Amino acid sequence: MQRMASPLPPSHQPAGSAAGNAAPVFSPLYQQIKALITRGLQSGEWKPGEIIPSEAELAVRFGVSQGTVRKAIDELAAENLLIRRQGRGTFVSTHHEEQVKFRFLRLVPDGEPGQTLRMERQFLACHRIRATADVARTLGIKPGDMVLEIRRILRMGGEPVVYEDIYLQSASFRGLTAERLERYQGPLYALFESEFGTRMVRAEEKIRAVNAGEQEAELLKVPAGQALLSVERLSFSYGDQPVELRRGLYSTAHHYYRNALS
Amino acid sequence: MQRMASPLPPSHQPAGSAAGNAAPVFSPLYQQIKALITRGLQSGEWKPGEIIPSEAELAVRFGVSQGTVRKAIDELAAENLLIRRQGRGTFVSTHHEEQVKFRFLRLVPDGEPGQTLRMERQFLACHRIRATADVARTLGIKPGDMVLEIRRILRMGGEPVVYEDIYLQSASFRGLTAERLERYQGPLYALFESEFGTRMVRAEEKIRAVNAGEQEAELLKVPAGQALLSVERLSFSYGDQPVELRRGLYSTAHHYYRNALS
DNA sequence: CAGTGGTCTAGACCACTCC
DNA sequence: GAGTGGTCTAGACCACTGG
Repeated sequence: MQRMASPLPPSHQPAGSAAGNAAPVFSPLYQQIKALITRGLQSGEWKPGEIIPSEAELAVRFGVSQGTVRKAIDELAAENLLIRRQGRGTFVSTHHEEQVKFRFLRLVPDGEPGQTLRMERQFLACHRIRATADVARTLGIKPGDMVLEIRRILRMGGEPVVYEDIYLQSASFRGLTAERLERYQGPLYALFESEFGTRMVRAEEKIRAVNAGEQEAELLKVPAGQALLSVERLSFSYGDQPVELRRGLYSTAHHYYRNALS
Repeated sequence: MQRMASPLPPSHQPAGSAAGNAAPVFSPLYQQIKALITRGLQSGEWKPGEIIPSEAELAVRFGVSQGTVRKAIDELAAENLLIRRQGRGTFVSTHHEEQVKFRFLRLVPDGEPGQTLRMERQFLACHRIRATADVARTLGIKPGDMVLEIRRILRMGGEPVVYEDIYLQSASFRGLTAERLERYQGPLYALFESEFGTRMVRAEEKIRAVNAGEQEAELLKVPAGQALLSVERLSFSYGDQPVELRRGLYSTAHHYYRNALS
């Protein structure tokens, strides 16, 4: 493999000897390896939770040194796409892990330390509708295309805390029904990843404070006008493709949204 | 330098030959280097904005290979303590940089793209008071110890957007006066770092939605009861020492709090 | 025990910055 | 051109996991 822009012939090329003619732009070898591994993840060659080939094996396959593969994997691990486990191997990240849950669930109960927060879910709706203009734009589809809308309430310790509207590209989630949602225990993202091959990798949120309307107040058992956290989340899968839009209202009477700036 | 727990004799020790007797716990060499560099930052040997010695020089000084120094610096750069600049050197991070501002300023105007947001500040108070119990506990000082309290309003485009109460350990900020605050242009954190040797490295925030009280509503020019974002931020300096507590109210009528989950 | 990732070294050359 | 960080290689040994 040689230093180059985008295509990736499998020929080996020692670091020193540059190709005779000047090529336009070069990207480092380990970046190319990174892209190749990402492609393997995206294509489903290695599924969430599965092990990927060892560093040595990948080094042989790609015709580079183990150190170069290592640097590629290091970055993918830093981006939470892979997880290294010493003595065992490198695995594809999955939402089926206790540890990962708090990456996307930021609401914390007020009572300081590690409370075991048992959470109940109640699904209010799960149906297919035509995307409104703004939902379509955000998800990168055409206005009028079908989207799957899920409405739900989350309760922590019996108290309603989150009211959420979730929009998914209908095409990617064929067969997702209210009954399927009810039956599944665990995070939605785990269900999406296991049953529909869509893994959420990162997300962007826009957070505001809003006054509760009549309906919302009733659902969350708060007085009308109560200040609520409005969280609009756009989630991306491999390759920065937007696949889910959430509009949530959080009751922060007994919980707060935890954030780390670093 | 050899693989060991905490103290760091400057003797060189090739990787293979372990010290004869089993020692209790070993930390990797690059972690020890990392700690040494951090100590240099903390002690002020290298100040924000300044350059630190080259990798080669540090390798000689610490008696390790350049690769080991590199790995230590890599991690410190990932933690935003250092910044690498190819061809120039490695520098201590500083708040005197356009690029860094958005790491701690999360409020974004609604009008989508890169608007130039000119921001005005108005200081309402800057005085020394005795710490209340909860402020003292959060800052890790004794109740009744003196703290510096700063109250201010931030306006973006003339519109009041943030009302903030800031608490600092009085001892670390001797000589900080209202007049000094008024005179200084730029982020507070830049002032703290230049004039008082305290650099904010990371922070934790607790975010809630609250209804505006009479006073707050008047200050932010919103109706009483208006939903506001309540942001409590605890900032840490080198060595995870808490040094600043902020309690802010954000008006999110025309701005939102941007967050990235990754 | 074999196999994995984790650490460390030594040395090469490249890309960039500044004088 | 000298000096910096950035990439890449090859090889060694360590620490951990599992059969």
